[in-house]
Parts: sequence; structure tokens; C-alpha cells
Amino acid sequence: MVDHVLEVLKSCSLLSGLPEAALREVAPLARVRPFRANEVLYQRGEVQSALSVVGAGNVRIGSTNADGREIMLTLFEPGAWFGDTVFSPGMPRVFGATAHTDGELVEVPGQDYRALLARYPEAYPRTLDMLSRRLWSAISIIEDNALRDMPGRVGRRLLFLAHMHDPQRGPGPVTFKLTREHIANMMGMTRQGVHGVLKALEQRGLIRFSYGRITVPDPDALKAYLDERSG
Amino acid sequence: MVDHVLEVLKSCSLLSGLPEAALREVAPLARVRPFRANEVLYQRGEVQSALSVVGAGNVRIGSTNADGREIMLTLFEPGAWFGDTVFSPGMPRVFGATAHTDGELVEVPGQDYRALLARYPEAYPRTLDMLSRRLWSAISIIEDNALRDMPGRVGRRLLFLAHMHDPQRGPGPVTFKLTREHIANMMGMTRQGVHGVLKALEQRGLIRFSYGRITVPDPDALKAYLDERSG
DNA sequence: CTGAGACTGTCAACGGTTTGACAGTTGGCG
DNA sequence: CGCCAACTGTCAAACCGTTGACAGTCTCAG
Repeated sequence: MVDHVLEVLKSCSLLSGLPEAALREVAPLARVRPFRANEVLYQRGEVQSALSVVGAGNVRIGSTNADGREIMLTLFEPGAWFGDTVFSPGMPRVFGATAHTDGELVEVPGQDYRALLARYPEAYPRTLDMLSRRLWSAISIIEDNALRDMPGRVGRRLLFLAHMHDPQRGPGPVTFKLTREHIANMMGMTRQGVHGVLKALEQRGLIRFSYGRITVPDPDALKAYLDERSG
Repeated sequence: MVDHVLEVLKSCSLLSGLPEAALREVAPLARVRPFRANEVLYQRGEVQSALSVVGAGNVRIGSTNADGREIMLTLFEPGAWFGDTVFSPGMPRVFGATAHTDGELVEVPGQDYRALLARYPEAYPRTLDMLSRRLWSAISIIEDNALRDMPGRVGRRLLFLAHMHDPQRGPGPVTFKLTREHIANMMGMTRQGVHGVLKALEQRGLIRFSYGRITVPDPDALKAYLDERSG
């Protein structure tokens, strides 16, 4: 069991600055939490502080507003980490997490993680780097939303997900399990609007899609098209 | 001169986790850079790594796309810090900085800042906290853009700026020097669209505006209105 | 294999934003 | 103190995305 947790922790880029000995120290303190598709993992506003690492399956990050309308920020794959309250203990969560498929989470209590960092300060620069890059991603999204039209926004977000999905970015095709409605919720658009955009992109051969599934055959080609289309 | 730099560094929340002795160490390594309104301070894509602290005046953060259309992300006041490449050395800047008024910047070379942190590791948690909160702000903006209509977005962004402007949030009025066009560039809207929204907010007494200037007389009242209006 | 539920494609009507254009206002600089 | 440049208010027309509605398709559990 602890071995399994260790494997998951090792796969997480946030923790890759820590020596294996350090991970062995926290592994026993971590909790494995299996989940089923569409289960709510965390709700916006909760205050407990924990670092969550996706061990298996996919997790949707986002929040719901009072009218029941949901916004999805991103989709996490195994190895991804989240938990915006780890570094700012006491602050309520600003987004929620929902299981997208069946899977499992490994949760390290916030104070244990912070204590570990304090014991291995050489891991801090890497941690800052990871957090900084995530901030960069968020800002890029804000930029895209302000500067690009709808096809541009959807295309860029698909690229972003493709990059998430496979950080080393081999040039191969990438597929995700997303409905049109999920994409709409990610962009603040409607299902119908997304449909039109996807159809246009499909006609250019830049994406393919079927029931509940979207494929980007060649991310680089999509990127080239978007760059040419506008800035 | 060094004394002046020290004062500026002390005013910066990012550095407030460092003891004064540490700030004295870096102060001589920092560079003071005066600027005039509308001067370009950094361009997107530059790779040198530096931590910039606003010593005086205002700085616009944002970027310009190929068509010449600009997006403004935020407006920084004295004491604010920026420089997304400090924590990820070698990465090109993802946004540019332009002087909004006359003023001055204090720049600490990235490697000196990182070396300092390594010498005073007790400052790391505070640094992570600051960065994490900035990520939270960015995510909130993404959410607002997806979930709210145009008046909601503009109102929320004004509140965000008010909060930036005066973090301790006394309940008094806040004024910023922003043209309608600046706001439009911040929201991905047009000047005319902004006009309509502002006029509506003004009629409810929630804001006041004149030539190149906007005032939020009571930020809490604006917040209450926005919260009631949607989620 | 079969049915129910989830997802999808499509359409017309509606509404809000942008586009484009122009005159009026303000503030600062010589 | 007067001019110029920047900023502002306003309008109609065009455009794009949403709303709402419905039938068709797919998947999975039983």
C-alpha cells in the first residue's frame, strides 16, 4: 500500500524536487481515496488544507455558480497535483474538484507536506517553479479569452489540454473524453456554439470527434493554424 | 540611494518574509530604473530573469498581439512586484510591462534574489503563499469571464483593482486613472461596450466617472450589488 | 439484446456587442 | 490663452452567439 502511494507521489512533478527518502517519509501519512465518475471530491469553500495527487483516472477542476451553471477550468490526468490551499493554509478553496472518470486520489495533509518542505529546503525552488508555471498557464488563458475569437479560444484550450495530457509532447495524436457540453462549460459558451466551432475545425482536418470524444491528430498542425489565424 | 531601495523593498509584500538584514544584503545589488508614462518596460518574450518592484507610479501589465490589439491584465501600484521569470529562470516573459504614469522600478537580478532565498529558507513559505494567492486571483478572473455577463465582469474587475490598490481595504472610495479604452482592453470588450456598462452602474450610484478617471465610492456596495445580481 | 438516458445535430428567432462614423469635450503644452 | 491631441458620447447597421425546441444517435447496464 505504501509502495503504491510512493509510486504515485514519484509521478508528481510538484514533488520531483524532493529526494526519494523524503517521499518515503510522507507516504505513510498520505491517504488513498478511490472515487467513482462524477463524485464530488472537494467543494469550493472548504477550508481543510491538503495536497492532492491524481493516482488514476481524470479529475475536473472548476466551480458552480448559484444558478447551477458550472465552469470547468481544466481536466487533470494521473500525476497531476492540485489543492490551492496547500500553500495558503486557512484560505477556503477557490475551486472544486469532481471525478471525471473512476480513479483514485492520494492526499497528503497540508501540514505534513509543508513540514516536509521545511525539512528539505532544497526542494523549494522547484516548487516555486511549478507554481509559477501554473500561474503562467492561467494568465495565458485570460489572454486568449480577451484577444481571440471563439474558434481561437476553443483551439487554444484544446492545445492546452493536449499539453497537460502529455507534457513531453511527442507529436502523436491526443484524445480526450469530453462532451461538447464540457467544452462549453470550460469556455463560457453554449453546446451549440461549440458544435459550430468544432465542425469548422474538423473540416480543416485539424480535429476529429465522435460521441463524447475529441481527438487532435496533430497538435502542431493545430497550433500552426491558430498562430497564423491571429497573432 | 541604498536606503531608498531598502524602503521600496520593505514595502513589497513578496519580500516581507525576509528579515531586514537580508534586504540590506540585496539592496546594493538592485538597480533603480526611473520611467516616464507609456514607456515600455519589458517586452513579452524577453528572457532575462529579474524581480521588479514598483517604487513609484503605476505599471500596466499585459501584452500586445500581432494585430496591435492590446490586452491589459492588471495595473500595479507602488509596492507591487512582478516578473514571472524570477521563479522559472530561462523562460521567456509571458507578458510585458508598460509605464502607466511616471515612476520608478527597483529591479533585483533574478539570481541574486534566488540566492538570497536559499540563504534565508524561512522566507519560502511566505513566498509560496504570495504566489499561490496570485494564482487564485488569476483563476477568479477566468471564472468571472466565463460565468458573468458584461456588467458583472466589469464590476468585478473594478473591485479587483480596488483591492489591489489598497489591500487593507478601508471602506473609503477608490479612484483610478483609467480610460474607457483601458478597461475595454482589460476585458476584451470595446470602448463603446464599456461605456454602456459604466453608465448603467453610474445610474445606480455604484461608480462615478469623469475624463480619464473612475471612482468607486463604496466598494462594499458594489460587491453587494454584484453578488445579488448573480451568484 | 434491448431499453433508457445521455449525448448530439440542426434550425429559426432573438438579443446583445461590435463596427464604423462623427461631433463634442477635456486637459495639457506651447 | 488658445490650440491640438486625446478622450468621450452616441447612433444605426451588421454580425455573431445564444435561446429554445426537437428529433436522431450512441452507449451501457441489465
